[in-house]
Amino acid sequence: MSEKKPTRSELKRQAIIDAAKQAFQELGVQGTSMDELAARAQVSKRTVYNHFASKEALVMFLIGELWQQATQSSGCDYHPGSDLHAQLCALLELEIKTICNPQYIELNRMAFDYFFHQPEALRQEMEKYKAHETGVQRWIKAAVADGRLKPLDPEIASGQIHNLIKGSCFWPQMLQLSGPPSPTEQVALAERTAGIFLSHYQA
Amino acid sequence: MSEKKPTRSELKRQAIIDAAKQAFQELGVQGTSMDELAARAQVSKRTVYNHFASKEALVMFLIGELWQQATQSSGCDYHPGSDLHAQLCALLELEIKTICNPQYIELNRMAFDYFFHQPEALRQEMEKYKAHETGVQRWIKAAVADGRLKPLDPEIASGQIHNLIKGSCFWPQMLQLSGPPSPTEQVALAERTAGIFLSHYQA
DNA sequence: AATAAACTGCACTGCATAGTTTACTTGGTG
DNA sequence: CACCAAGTAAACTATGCAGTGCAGTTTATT
Repeated sequence: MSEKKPTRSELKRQAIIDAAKQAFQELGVQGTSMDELAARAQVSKRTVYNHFASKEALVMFLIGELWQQATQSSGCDYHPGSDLHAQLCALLELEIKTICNPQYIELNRMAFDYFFHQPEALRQEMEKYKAHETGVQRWIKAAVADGRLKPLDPEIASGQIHNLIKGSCFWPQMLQLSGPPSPTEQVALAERTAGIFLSHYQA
Repeated sequence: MSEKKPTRSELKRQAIIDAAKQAFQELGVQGTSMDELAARAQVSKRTVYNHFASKEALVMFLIGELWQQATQSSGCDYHPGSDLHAQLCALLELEIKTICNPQYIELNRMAFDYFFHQPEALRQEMEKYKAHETGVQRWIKAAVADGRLKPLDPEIASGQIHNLIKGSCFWPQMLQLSGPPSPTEQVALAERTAGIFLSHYQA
């Protein structure tokens, strides 16, 4: 019902986008020529340029998609009645699962690659992003307000949690030093992160 | 006395190395042409190639220097008598100071840049490096053996510490999202890292 | 001064890539 | 069916870079 007719043009466009994601992730942005890209998309190079004015425009489009997708992740809300540890674990497992989605890693690698030598542009993008790193933060604030965590700086505290998680499963994947952790490992990571956090901050 | 006569050749070589460090860090490895490099070193391009067989050889040489330098950092030893928190803080401050050395960051950025699309080569280099991430680890093992920390997996525990530290002051610098933290901030980071760690693990 | 080793400048090869032009084909809609 | 927006292939421009060859110059050593 909702999906009626992808135009021929739209099909081509999507093919370009898919091929770009795949190629950029596999060979890097620099390492992928527009000829290679067109070949992968099974599309004439001219068609690529009909859809995207330049390689840079393509990259920026993909990165835009990434941010958008990344910022619509929902978290669980704080629940006054139930066990803190269990709640936090559930929340962290969600965040970990998001991070471990191969798509997420691949696009982040691409963005990373692109922005590594453009710190100014990166900083600007991060501004937009900043508003939304708040899943864990909201939970922490709520728990503090409820008197079940010691008074703390929510920015720092949620930063600590994110550092613990990212150090274990984001950066290693980013550098392709390891693949995504198994569900078991994901749970273990959530458990020990919640553990160390609550040891310090629980009221 | 110890330094007598740097040959003309050695002077040139050093100029090349210095220029390479600077240029690679400023423009990226890819972004630096051998012509640009030679110009910066005030040396003929031919001379560059007389000292280094290829661009890649130059990069690998610089990275080798980096690992070497990074792995000769010493830590403080565990001291049975004195306060755990104070000891750990001192140790962490040292690590933080090492990480915040601009030279260290710059070379890491270069290595990063180079290895980002060579995960296999990176894994190999990491093998060598692995043996030496042990400053904190040794301390933890000693403290556990002394019965002043709960039983724990030293690998995981030291990993947690490093993740907390790196997340705050390594990665942001790596991405040039922030400059090196002030000494005050460095101390604060060491304090709160030691704090959260000991809350969980102190016997 | 003679000699060898290192440095220099510069032209040149070879290759890869971003982006454009052109002349031609195709597929869907009225 | 006739039309046209969109796609296509391939050649083409323009640029940039790694690495080489070579003829001549500088430096240090004997």
